[in-house]
Amino acid sequence: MKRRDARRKAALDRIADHMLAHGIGPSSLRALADTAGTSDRMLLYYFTDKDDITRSALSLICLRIADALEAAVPSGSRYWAPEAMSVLAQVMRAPEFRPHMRVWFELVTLAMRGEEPFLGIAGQVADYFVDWVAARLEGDDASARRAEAAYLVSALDGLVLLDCVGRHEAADMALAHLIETAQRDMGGLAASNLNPPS
Amino acid sequence: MKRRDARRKAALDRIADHMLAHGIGPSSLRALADTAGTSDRMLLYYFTDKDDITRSALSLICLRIADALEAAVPSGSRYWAPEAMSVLAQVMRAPEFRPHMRVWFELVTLAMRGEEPFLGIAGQVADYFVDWVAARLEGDDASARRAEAAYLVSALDGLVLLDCVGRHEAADMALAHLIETAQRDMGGLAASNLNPPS
DNA sequence: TCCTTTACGTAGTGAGCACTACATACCTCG
DNA sequence: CGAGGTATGTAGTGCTCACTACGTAAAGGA
Repeated sequence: MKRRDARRKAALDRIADHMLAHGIGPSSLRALADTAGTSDRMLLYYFTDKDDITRSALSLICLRIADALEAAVPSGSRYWAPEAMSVLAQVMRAPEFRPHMRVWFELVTLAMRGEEPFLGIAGQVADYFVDWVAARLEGDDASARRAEAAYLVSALDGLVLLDCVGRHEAADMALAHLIETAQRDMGGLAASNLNPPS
Repeated sequence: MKRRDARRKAALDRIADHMLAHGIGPSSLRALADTAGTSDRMLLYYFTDKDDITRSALSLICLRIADALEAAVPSGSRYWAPEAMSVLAQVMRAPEFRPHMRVWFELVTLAMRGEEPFLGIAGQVADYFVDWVAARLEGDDASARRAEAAYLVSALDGLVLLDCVGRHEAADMALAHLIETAQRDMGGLAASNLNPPS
């Protein structure tokens, strides 16, 4: 029971890599087995069925995303909205983060069909991300922070979506406009320390 | 050459319906033929191959989306940003519009893989939509309108994404926050008439 | 009427899919 | 050493997929 678990874990790691590189849908058992260095036969020995594999790989990927975000924006830091938007956009629009965003969007389209487990997972991820952003915003009113976080999350998703279809210029314009608007919204309050466009 | 074209067109209409209802990916030739009232054999007689079918259905769906948007927000009307956001969100978040948004998101995830024709189509759709919104905004500066439009489009996409994963409450909060922010941003200028077009 | 083009049905093809039956190697413990 | 569970290879199963070979009916112009 030990050797099996170890191999299962190792396989899952490679499987997550493969899904990040090629997507959830196009990942057949055979293709996953190849990159994991085993056979489809063995994958179905380590996991109960393909759904188990998908579910497991997806949660591993979610953990990786959470880690990447945590590393980029540790939980201690507090930002006011325009700053947060700038920092998060920089992280999430980075080329090396693109595979994660692609899996996120694919997960969303699978969830839209209403099929489990995708709908459940996608909802949890969205909740997690909103809370995660809210925890990093300034302000005492928790519900106001949550509203602002929901706003930032949806704007970020839309931004990355534009990037994903090759409209980087439009995404740039949208981001600049958003930051500018948010800055003006905060009154003249501390409109100084923002590295990107002033 | 006439009968064939007529049948092709009729089939395409039903095919678009099927794709809106069930998605692009899960639409096999057989399933499409069933809802079109023919056989897969005949679909490949009307069209050159499945890619031709997908491409054709997708452009028909895009036309339908354009029509629906045009009907909801005719080209004569001009809005200032918070108004526009409110109106567009109401249209695009409506349950009857959901199938169209699902196809849009699926198109985006297909485009993310970099495969044609999806990447090209998705880019065109994004461009079209940004221009469409820009043409309906107030203001003389065309490039400022485009920037604002790109911002609104990305925010709208993110909003609908939250809806699609079942987070309607978060989407509501995000929308409310966005409108409030945008209103405050415009100064006190005409912060009164939000519902109707000016 | 005959003949060519167009339209359509039947019945496949080979490939890929998730998944399995079965035999055998291997490793561990008594 | 030998028995019994654990691990793995081989070779399938039945299914769906996009697509096709081939034959024939219908349509339409001469």
